[in-house]
Amino acid sequence: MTIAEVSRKYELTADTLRYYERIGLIPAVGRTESGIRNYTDADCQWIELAKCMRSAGVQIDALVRYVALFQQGDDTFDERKQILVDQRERLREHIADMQAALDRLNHKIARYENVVEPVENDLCHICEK
Amino acid sequence: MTIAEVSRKYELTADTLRYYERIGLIPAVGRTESGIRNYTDADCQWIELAKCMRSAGVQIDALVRYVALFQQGDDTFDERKQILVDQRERLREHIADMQAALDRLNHKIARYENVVEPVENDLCHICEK
DNA sequence: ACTTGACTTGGAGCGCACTCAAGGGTCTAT
DNA sequence: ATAGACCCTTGAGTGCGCTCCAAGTCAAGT
Repeated sequence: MTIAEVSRKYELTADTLRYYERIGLIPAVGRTESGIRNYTDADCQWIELAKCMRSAGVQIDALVRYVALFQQGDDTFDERKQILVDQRERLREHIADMQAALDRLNHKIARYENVVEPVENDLCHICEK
Repeated sequence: MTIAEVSRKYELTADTLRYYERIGLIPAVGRTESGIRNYTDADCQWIELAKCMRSAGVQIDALVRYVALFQQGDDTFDERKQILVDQRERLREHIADMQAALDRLNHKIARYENVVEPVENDLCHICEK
């Protein structure tokens, strides 16, 4: 696949795809004789993984390390696993933060809909809290 | 409260607090006669809200608009509510993205622990997928 | 052969959300 | 009244994650 095809497939610009490759977020992509990128299915898998992780806010840095270790071979197994476990923890914390914000938004929106009775000592007159 | 006290309380630097005020993420804070910021409880509520929303990735832009409308008074009620509803939707989508990434991480980690049997047609040899 | 359009590299530029620095004023204790 | 810790403003700098540009190469159609 050409870069344009991959770009359409994953809705990432060609610039972004080249950028991801340059910084090592995905392994180097093979080329045709004339030097043009020729994405394999395996390359696409990496891109999909990168896209999924990036859209969830996983640190690029961690993914870059993961990819580098992966290419180094089997004796990086433990280290790779640790990266995944660490990032999972980060992700869980972040989801918790978002859930807290979501709860708060729901609370505020409920007020705007007059669903919730004002509570004593509640400073939020449809406002800060 | 002084800016240093608020800074400690919410673990935001004084620079960040001044920045938030400058861009309108929180309303202007009152000053002493000599011009030093004197945070009230209401100011702190706004800071807490800002911190909570920011940690969840809610757009600063949206919060700035919300604060501005809030200060304009009651006839901005509908518009304010709409901002909250829009941001809630964004947040929900983002949580879904993160959940997808979390599931995928769990899947990969399970592989690293040899808990999951390799499946046919599954390209991921503890790798991309 | 020539145009058109997609591809290449290297490097510069951009928007966001801070973060820091300079140069100065204020407050409290000794 | 002077040190030292804190505060102020303005404006510049930083790091991230792209995003764009220039200058050139390559491939396919007419």
